[in-house]
Amino acid sequence: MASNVTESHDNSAHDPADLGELEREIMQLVWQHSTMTAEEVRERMERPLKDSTIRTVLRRLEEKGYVTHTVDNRTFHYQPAEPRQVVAGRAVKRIVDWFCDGSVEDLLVGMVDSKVLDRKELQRLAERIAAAKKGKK
Amino acid sequence: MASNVTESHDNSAHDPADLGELEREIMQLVWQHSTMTAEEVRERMERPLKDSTIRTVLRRLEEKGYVTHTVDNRTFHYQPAEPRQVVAGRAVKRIVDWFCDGSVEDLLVGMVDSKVLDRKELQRLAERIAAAKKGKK
DNA sequence: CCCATGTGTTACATTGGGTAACACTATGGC
DNA sequence: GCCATAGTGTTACCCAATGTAACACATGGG
Repeated sequence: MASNVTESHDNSAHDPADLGELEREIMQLVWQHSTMTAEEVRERMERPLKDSTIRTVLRRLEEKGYVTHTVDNRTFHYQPAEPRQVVAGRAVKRIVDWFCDGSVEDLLVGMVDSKVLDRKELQRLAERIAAAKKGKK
Repeated sequence: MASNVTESHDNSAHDPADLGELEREIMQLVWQHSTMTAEEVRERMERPLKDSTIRTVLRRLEEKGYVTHTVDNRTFHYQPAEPRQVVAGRAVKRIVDWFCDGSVEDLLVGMVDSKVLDRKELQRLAERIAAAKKGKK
């Protein structure tokens, strides 16, 4: 079973815009499976990639603070440093800051305008979320 | 007064992640002022940049489909191809697709979790937006 | 003792974006 | 008519981030 814990690096400004295509694909896998070794990742890739490639990317992801790893019997097991939704949330915040002067309202309106989100659905979701959280509060 | 209209290029997959620092800064200005010449943009930049730099960036922004230009008396007047909120909306959609399996709900929950958005505020905004749009419908 | 498996290190080619020089053209003033 | 100005078109260069990988080193099982 797992033992050592990652010496979590600097880690600071996560930024999904930091992620390239391959890096994103790999993050998807890690998020999906909660924990993965380089080999496991490689096996699930459609494209045939050398393991050194996968390992390099995983290492970079760790440097960027997206994943963490534990060592089990000489083997690295990587796991997400944060849930996807949280990373997504921050990513959106950046967008809001850049393109909507920080106004989430502007963003939501934009999402409705660009058909990303239906206003009725927004209404429903908002209620659901508010309700769910209230119970927890 | 303005005359010719831009021979709007290919234009297809806008993607705010396409924008670098400078490109974004310039887009901000164009969005703020609705229409600007390269010179006008240059004047408002904090950093001192050569006009050829500004013009290069504006050209690239046009290639990417972010702006359009009209020619008035030999001078190019650039204007946003789309409102900021719409661009932001699409940007968010990409994030949702990448990090939330396309579930906007997951995203909103993530935003609440990562303190980007307060659930009560979400509720309020949803109502406001639904109301506003209903009138228009 | 040697192989298989896994890691550490280093490298290299692309690409995107920031930054700019230079050459060319029309236009108003003299 | 000629020139200086204000604009544009073209081309280039540098750098950082990414994708991709080779190669060398370590170690536990047979």
